[in-house]
Amino acid sequence: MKNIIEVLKERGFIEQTTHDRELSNYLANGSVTCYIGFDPTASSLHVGSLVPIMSLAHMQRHGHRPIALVGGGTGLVGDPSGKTETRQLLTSAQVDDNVVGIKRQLSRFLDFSDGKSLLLNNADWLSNLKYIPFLRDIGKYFSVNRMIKSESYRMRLEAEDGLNFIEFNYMLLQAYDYLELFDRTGCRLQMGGSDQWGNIVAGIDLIRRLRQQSAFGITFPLITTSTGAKMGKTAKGAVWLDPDRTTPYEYFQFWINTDDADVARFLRLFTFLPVDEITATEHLRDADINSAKAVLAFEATRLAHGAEEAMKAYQASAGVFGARVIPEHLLPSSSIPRKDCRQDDQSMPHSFVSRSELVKGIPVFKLLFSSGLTASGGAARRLVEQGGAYINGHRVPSVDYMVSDKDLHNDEILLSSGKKKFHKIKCSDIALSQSQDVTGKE
RNA sequence: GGUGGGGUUCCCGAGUGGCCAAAGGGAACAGACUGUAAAUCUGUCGGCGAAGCCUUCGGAGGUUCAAAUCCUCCCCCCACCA
Repeated sequence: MKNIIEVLKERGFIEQTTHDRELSNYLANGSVTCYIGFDPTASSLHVGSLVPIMSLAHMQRHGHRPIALVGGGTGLVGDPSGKTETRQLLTSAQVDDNVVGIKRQLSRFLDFSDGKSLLLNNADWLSNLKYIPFLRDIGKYFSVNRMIKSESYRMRLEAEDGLNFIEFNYMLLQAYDYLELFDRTGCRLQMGGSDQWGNIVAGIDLIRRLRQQSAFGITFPLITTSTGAKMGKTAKGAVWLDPDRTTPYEYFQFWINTDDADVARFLRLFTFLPVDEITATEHLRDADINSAKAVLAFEATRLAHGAEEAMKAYQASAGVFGARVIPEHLLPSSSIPRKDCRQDDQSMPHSFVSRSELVKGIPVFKLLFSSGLTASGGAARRLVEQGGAYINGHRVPSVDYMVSDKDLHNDEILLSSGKKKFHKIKCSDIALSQSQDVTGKE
């Protein structure tokens, strides 16, 4: 089997490693244990965490044992690395809730059965730490002179907000985590975002000093889009892995809207498709590249939400944007449907309106607002005035337009804002209040 | 603890009594062009069934015909000093 380091390299996961040669040898000689820390700042991970998650999954696929370390202890402190502002401190109850959600999501990517990968919580050892012994045993190895010169702290030291002591301490805690995992599990490889370099190296040093053993580190590049924006943010904020926060349909849409220039890179990072198949898509131009985007979206959605949801999202998208035949030779390892491009709208955002209400007529701008397509009635008015509102594909002529049962097609009305955002109004004979009927939206 | 500087609409940031729902930029949304791409150009960008009215400038009071702007108290941040 190929050395995992080569795999990660060719897929674009590696920014920097400690002692390349030794690391490569270490990984070539049997199964190793490696870890990445995840911040429990929310009950869900988002696409920004996908690079670490995928790297752990690759590790596991290559016979190594990944540890996802949830920072139940450090989450109470807050990592200042690479941040310009102090993070809000969480309560331990919040952290505990978040840990549960995170584990559920990681389980989609990692096999936790039979100890094939581990999910640990550093609260297990950090919350019982005694301050004085910690200072004596660990603190003495840290040079403040060195710490304040490090990149990870410099930004904050220069920033207006400054750095408080609890944050300054963070590096020691993370180094201690690494030491603890080394002792408990024999873990000798820590990976993380490029902002983690300082923390990782601190842990490696600590292990060397206290255990006279070498340990390794790998950092990932910060993934930005070709336009330079941080990847994974949309107007609504982060793109979440939790289907209740970002529906599979929205998730699929997020991926299919990838910039041309990013498609191959993202396929390497965010799918398990073979690299040579991905390389073969790089010559695609113009509309042809959209097939590759569809595969990217399908595969990414499948990983995060399962094959069934991916299929529904794909079919719903095909329904409104038009079906596209994905050529057999394009990324053949993908399980995306090729010929049978059935269209189905099950996962499209939709809501119900009672027939009687519809017969009376509902002003468009109200419907646009209640469906969630616009943020307010005023925004809906502007949208209509600017010609951006459509009913069943036809531009809405005026703000006063009354939507009624005449607009029904097969008991449905397709509303859209612009050419990309859709919402289906379904007719129900049971009277439902407008406020409780909006589904598929936050 | 002392002194000084700050907290403005999603973000940055102007505004120091009426012309302020608040400049400028970014983000975002829509239109045109397209390929569900990028770039570009144009318009929009607090709420309200749109008339006028209501809410917003860290919080609470006050002065005034009128307050983001002046006064009082409080909260938070920063810098220097201790």
